Order: sequence, then C-alpha cells, then structure tokens
Amino acid sequence: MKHVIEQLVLSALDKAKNNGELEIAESPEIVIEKPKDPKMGDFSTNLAMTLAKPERKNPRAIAEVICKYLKNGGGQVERVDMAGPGFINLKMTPSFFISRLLKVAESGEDFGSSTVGKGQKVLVEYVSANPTGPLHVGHGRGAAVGNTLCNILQKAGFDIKSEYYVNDVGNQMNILGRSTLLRYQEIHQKSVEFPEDHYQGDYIKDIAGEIIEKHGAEYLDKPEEEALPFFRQVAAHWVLEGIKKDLKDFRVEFDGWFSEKTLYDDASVENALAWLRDKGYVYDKDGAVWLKSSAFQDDKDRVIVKQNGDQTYFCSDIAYHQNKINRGFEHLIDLFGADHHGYVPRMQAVMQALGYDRDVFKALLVQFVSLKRGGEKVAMSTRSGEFVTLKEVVDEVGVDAARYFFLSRSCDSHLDFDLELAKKETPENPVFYIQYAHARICNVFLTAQNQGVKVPEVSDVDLTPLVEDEEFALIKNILAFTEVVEKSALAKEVHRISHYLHDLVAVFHSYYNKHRVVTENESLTLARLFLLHCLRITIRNGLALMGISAPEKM
RNA sequence: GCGCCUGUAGCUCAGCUGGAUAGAGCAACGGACUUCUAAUCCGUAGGUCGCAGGUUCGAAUCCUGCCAGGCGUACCA
Repeated sequence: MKHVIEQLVLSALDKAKNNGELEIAESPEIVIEKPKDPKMGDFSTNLAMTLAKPERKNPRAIAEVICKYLKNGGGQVERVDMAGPGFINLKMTPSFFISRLLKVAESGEDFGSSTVGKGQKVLVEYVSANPTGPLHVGHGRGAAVGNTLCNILQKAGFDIKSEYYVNDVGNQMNILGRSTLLRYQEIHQKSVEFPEDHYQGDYIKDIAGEIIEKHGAEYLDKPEEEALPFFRQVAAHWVLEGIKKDLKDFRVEFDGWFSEKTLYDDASVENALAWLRDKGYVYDKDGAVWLKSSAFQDDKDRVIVKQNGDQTYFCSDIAYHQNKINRGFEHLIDLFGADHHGYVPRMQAVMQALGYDRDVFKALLVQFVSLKRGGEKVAMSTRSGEFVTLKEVVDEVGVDAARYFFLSRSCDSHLDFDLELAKKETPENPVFYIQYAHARICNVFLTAQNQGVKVPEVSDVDLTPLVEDEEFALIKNILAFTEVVEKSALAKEVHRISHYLHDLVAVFHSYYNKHRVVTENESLTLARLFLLHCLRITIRNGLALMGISAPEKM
C-alpha cells in the first residue's frame, strides 16, 4: 500500500522538477509513514525535511511545492497538507481503501504475500541440536523462531528450504553410546562407575531398558569395542526419533535432515580441506591442523583437526556450508543459541576462505530462555540432567501458548517464560486475545447464517455503507499486513507479526463493542460481514505464519 | 582484558532503522453484559527512555566514555 503512496510522491517530485520549482539532483529515498494521530491523515512523509539540505531551502517551502503537485493525485487523494516543521500529510479517499480491501478477499490464503524476496534461494538451518538427549525449552525457542522465519520469508517471496544438521559423528556420540552401555550393565546388576561427563538423564536408562527387552543380556559379556557401536547406533537413533517427534508435535517440520556423517563418507570434508590447503588457508602447527581464519577478521586461527587426529565440529561445518552453496543457495541463515555467538566471525571467515562474500552467511542469534513458575526461577542444567524439556513445556501449556511466548519477543532479548502464566486461561495471558477475536468473528458469521444472511461475493459487494472511523481504521490495519510481513522478512524479525496481530485485533475488539455487525439494515450487515471476512483472512494468515491455530470457538 | 546481546511505567515487553505529545499487555483504581461470546470494551493513574557527554532543524534510536546484568573468549558442542 505504501508503495502506491511512494509512486504518488515520486510523480509529484517529477512535476516539480520539470517545472523548475525543485532541483532534485538525485532521487531521494521516499519514506512513507503512518502519522501517530489519525486526524493528521492516513500517510505522511518527511521528504521535505530531508530535501532541505540539498535544495538549500526551508523545509516548509519545499513541502508547499510538493503538496501543490500531490493534490491531483489521480483522484485517490482526498486531502494533502503540511504540518509542523515540514511533514506532508495525506488523506486518501474511501475508494482508495475499499478497492484494496476487495483484493484481500480475492487473495484469500495468499493475502500478505509479496515478491520482495525476488525468489532468492535461502537455506535456513535451525535447531540442529546434538542428538544426545531430548530438546529443552531453549531449543524450543529456536525451533519456533526458525520455523516462523521460514514461513515469513516464504510469504515474502524468498525461495526457502529448511534443514536440521544432525551431528551424528564425533566424541559426543561415543559418550552417548557408552552412557547407554553403562546403564545397560547397571540394570544387570553389574557394578559400574558412571562418569560425570556422561549423559545423566533418565532417558538413557529408558534406551538401555529397550535394548534389554529386545536383546536381553546378549551384550553383557561382549568386549566394549564390540558392544559400543551397537549401543551408539541404537541410542542415537532413539534420541533422534524422539527429537523428530517432539518437533513435529510442536508443528515444526524440516525440508531436510542433513547427516554430518555423510560429509565424511563422501569425502566432502577431505576435499574441502585439501582445497583450502591448496589456497594456503590451512596449515599445520603443534601437531594440529589450523584454518587461517584470522586472515578474515576472526580473532584468531581455529583448529580443525586436533592433535589426536579427530576433526573438530567446526571442520565439518566448513564442508557443510560449502555443500549448501554447491546446492545453489544464495543465502545461508543459521540460527544459533546466544552461547554460540563466537561462531559467527569464524563462519564468515569460512565463507571468505571458500571464495564467497562473507555476508552470504547470516547468523540469527537467539538469546536464552529463563523458565519461571509463578515468578520463581526454574533451575536448568544439562549436565546433571535437570532440564525442562520442550515436550514437558508443550504438554503443560500447549503448542499455541508456547509458540506465542517464543514468538512475541525480539530474538536478541532474553526471554522470561512463565509456565504458570502461559497456562492460565485468564486475561493475564495475552495468548488468547488474538484467537478470541477469530472465534468471535466466526460466531458473528454463525449468527448471520442463522438469520439467513450470506457472506457477499467480491464481485457484487457494496461497501459504501462502511463509513465509521473504526471501520476505516480496521481496513487500514488489514491492508498493512503485507508490509509487516515484508519488513519482518527483510529484518528477519519474527516478533513483528505477533505485535501486528495484537494491534489489529485490538481495533476489532473495540469496533465489536461499539457497533453491531448483524443488524436489520441488510446492506450495512453485508458490508460489515465482508469487512470481517477480510479481517478473518488476515488473522488466519498471520496466525498461520506463527504456527498458531485459529479456533472457531472458544 | 577483549567481543556479542541487553538496560524504556511496579512487572513483561514494543517503539517500523533519526521525526510530531515515548506506546501495549499485566498488576492498581473507576465504569460497561435482557442486544452477534465480558478470554471483551471504555476511562483514570503510572516515565530523569541506566548515567554523562557529543553529532543536528530534531536522539529512546547514531558516536564516545562510564555503570549494571547475561553470554562468550577451548585441540567442547
């Protein structure tokens, strides 16, 4: 919608330039805003103020010229005036909004989509938690944000694929296997010492128990070298399947699950290293192999092969990200927990070493979640196995509430997640506010239906009965949806959607309390129903982006 | 020490990349259900935007320096 206004302003500038009233040496950036006070108009621009310097004129004088040429705005501009230090305020005609509202109904599920992404191929990698134990709340935040970011980017016209990178090789896997083996022996009354750095969680005992069910004491007397691969494989599979299920239950699905192991099997890691070594970005020191990441703005060089010959995770990350680019992705977005932020410069260094622009890689850092229960902090520690899992949270508060809490805060601020609050079905809990609006609208349609009124078709609806300020406030808010999605996509800021929906729905609730929709006046009823129809589409589409349900009844 | 994030109403947070009188929700207080769901609405009250400088027509927003909290600073992930 603002693009249209932009065009109007641009053409006004052109005319002013052609008539010699303004110089306009270079075309300025047009910023269209919504004035704080609706009395000021529907749109405003500070253009005259930004032009003051290059034009060497008083901003008010410039504004006056622009206003003059804006007045013939193709019959869409009702009023244009200058205010304050040089703001230009525009008020549009009702038909300007009405004609656009019709398109909302036409677009339906598609409303909100745009082409700002220009079909650029983007790979979003998120969660990617080590498959050594169940996901906890922190992963949940990453999952909700990553999933929603994909939805938003897609809606904004990016070509998105999502991926979970499975670290299925390395020392962590060995420890997982060994933890399971030890528990297995323990259950068979064998006295074992369970090391502190092994996985303490009860799920390890569950896995061992399942192995016993199928294989009994078969592995009890086998040497560790023989038993370990089996336990490692079974445990890894068990954990990964659990993760997949938890995510699915959380409405998070991936386009792909990428196994780290395959990068070793097909020699990708080896080849990447050889290539980098050939370029002189890899060298040997102290018996280890290093990447010269300091050549690309990283603090220091990083080890990729340890003294003992094991590769670091960072090593296969190089091959993995090269692999992503080889698959044709133009932008790589990784979601990291805040504790991984040290990884960002070294990944950007990798991009450069591989010969790409460092900005091809973008990390989205998601800050920590601190879990509370009625204001009291819930302690969490992975090592001791005392963590609150995603599943537990979802079981307790439900998917909708959990996702809403994760998605309504900016990623780079710490999140206080209060389980008691998320669970409450009272006005203290903001989750239901949006859903309630949707249910209310559905109920209005039910009432209308019971009285034999049908929702009008786009082709024959008469919207002239819509005259109330609140109605136009609603229409304007609905029409802003596409821009919100666009901006949210470009800024990669997921939380804008929930704030937008909250504001949108507030306007509705207020309207609902003031005006009746289903009345004796048929043409008015039809027009209002149509407006609500468009509103319902917007709420549904917005909630769909966030992966939150839109209930018809509450 | 260095790096990243954060500091806005009693609490939880927005503030659209420098604009007009800093906004919501919750909590507090006062009102609105014989009328499409009161999980709602209307109103009142609540602020030295961490502190101090700087940049300009204009700063919560940009720059510098402090202060406070979180997270990093591994041949762990």
